[in-house]
Amino acid sequence: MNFKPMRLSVFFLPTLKETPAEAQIVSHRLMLRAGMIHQESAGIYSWLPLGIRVLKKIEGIIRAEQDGAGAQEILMPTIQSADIWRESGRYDDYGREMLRITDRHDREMLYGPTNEEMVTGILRDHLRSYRDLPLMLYHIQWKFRDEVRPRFGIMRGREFLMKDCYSFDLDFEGSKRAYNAMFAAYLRTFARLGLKAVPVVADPGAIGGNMSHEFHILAETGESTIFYDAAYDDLDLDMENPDIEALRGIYAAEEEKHDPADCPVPPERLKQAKGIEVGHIFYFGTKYSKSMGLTVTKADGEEITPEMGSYGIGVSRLPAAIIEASHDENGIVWPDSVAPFQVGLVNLKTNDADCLALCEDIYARLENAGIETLYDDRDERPGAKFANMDLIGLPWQLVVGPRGVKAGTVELKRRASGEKEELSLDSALARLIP
RNA sequence: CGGGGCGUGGCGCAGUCUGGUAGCGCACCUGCUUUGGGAGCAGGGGGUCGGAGGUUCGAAUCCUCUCGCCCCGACCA
Repeated sequence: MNFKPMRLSVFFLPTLKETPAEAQIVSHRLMLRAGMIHQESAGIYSWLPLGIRVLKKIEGIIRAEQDGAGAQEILMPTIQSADIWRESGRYDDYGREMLRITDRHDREMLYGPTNEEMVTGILRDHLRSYRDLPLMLYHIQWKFRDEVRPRFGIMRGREFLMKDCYSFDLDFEGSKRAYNAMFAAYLRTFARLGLKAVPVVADPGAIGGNMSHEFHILAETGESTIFYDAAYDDLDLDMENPDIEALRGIYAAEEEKHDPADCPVPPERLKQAKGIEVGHIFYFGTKYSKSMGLTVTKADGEEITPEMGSYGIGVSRLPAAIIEASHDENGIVWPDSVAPFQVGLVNLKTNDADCLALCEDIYARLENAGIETLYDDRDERPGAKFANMDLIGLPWQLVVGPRGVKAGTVELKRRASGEKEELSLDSALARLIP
C-alpha cells in the first residue's frame, strides 16, 4: 500500500479551525477538523481524501493478516435477498435494525448487516466433499445496521465498513484451529495498527454460539465496560508468535459475562475499564450450516454438516479508535503504519526563491524514493502551516525556512514526541528514506 | 424507544423572553504591508433565519404542524 505524494495546494483537505458543534468525542472532532470525513446524515459519512487513505491503510494491514492466517478474500454484495434470511430464521428475529427495502418487482431485499447466510449459501452451492475443507473466506464490505441512536461519528455509524471472515470445518477440532488462527491474526493486526487490544470473554449475543472473544481498545470513550486482570497491563506480547493459550489464561470479561462472585482475580488485581470494541470472533457450530442445509460427504460416504465460526473487525471504526488512543491537544498522532502520509514537507516561505528551490528538490527526491509526502506549498503563514500539520498528525514534519536555508539545515520534527532536530538536508533525508 | 437540547452565510455564535425587515468572529475575494506557531490595514461578496401553515399593518422573534441534527438512558458490533 503506497499512495502518491501530493501538493497541499491541490490536495482536497478541508480542515477546520473550529470544532463543529455536533462532535462530542475527541476522535469525532479531530476527524471532522482534519477533513477526513463529511457527515451525510445520522451515522452515515463520506470519506474525504485524507480519511480514505487511512481507511485503506488499515484495510491493507487487515487483508495481509487475513491472507497470512490462511483466509481467502471474496466480495459479497451489500444488498441481499430476504429469502436466505428466512432460511436461517433471522429475517424476523433481526428486528428494526435491519434496513429492509423492496425492488421494482416488490421482492423483499435488505442492506446486509452481516453475511453468515450469504456465505453459507455460496458454499452450499459449491461444496461437495470433505476434501474442500477446511476453508476460511473473508471480505471487507460495507454493512448497514439501522441503529436507534448512532453516535460518536464514525465510531457508531449506521453504515460501516467491516471485515468479516467465516470458517468452515469438518469438526470441532478444526473449528478450534481456525478460531485460534484468527485469534492470533487479530493480535498481530491490532499490534500493527499501533493498538493494544485486550481480548475479553464476551457474550456472543443474538448471533448465537458458545465460544466468543471481543477485542477491545482501552479508552475513556469506549462504550463497553470490561473487567480484566492487571497482568494485562504489563504484558509484553510477542506479536509475531503470540502465546494464545497463555493469553486466554489471563482473566478478562465483558460486563455481562463478569460475575464478581465467580471471578478468579483477587480484588486488588481486578481492573475495570472502558473499551472500544474493534473485533469479535466466535464459534457457532452448525447454526447456519444446519438451518441452510450445507453438507459435505466424508470419506466413508457419510454426509456431515460443517462447523462454522465468524470473525469480525470494525474497519471503519478503527480510525476513530486509533485517534482515541493516539492524539494530543494539537491534533492526531498517527502511528506510522496507518498514517495517510509519512512526511509533511513544510515550505515556510513560498515566495523565497531559495526556500522554494530547496523544497522542490526535496519533494522530487522524496517522490523518487517512494516516500508518501504531503508538501505544503501554499502561500500561508508559518503558524497556520504548523497548526495544520500538527492537526492532521503525519509522523514526520520536514520544515524548510529561510533561516535554515541560510545555515544549510532543515528541521525534522517527530510528531509523536514533538522532538525537533536541525539537520543537514542529507542526514534528514537519510532518516526518512529507508 | 423514553428524556433533554439545538437548527440564523462555509464554521463558531449573538439576536427570540419584550414582533419593526439580520449582526459579530473566523473563513472567502481584491489591494498593500507582513512571514519560524492559526498576521495587520483598507475595500468587497455571500443568509427566502430548517420547512409548511397561521396570528399581525409587520414574524428569525408569537401559535400549530413537520423535517433534520446532537446529548443522556435503554438497545446494539
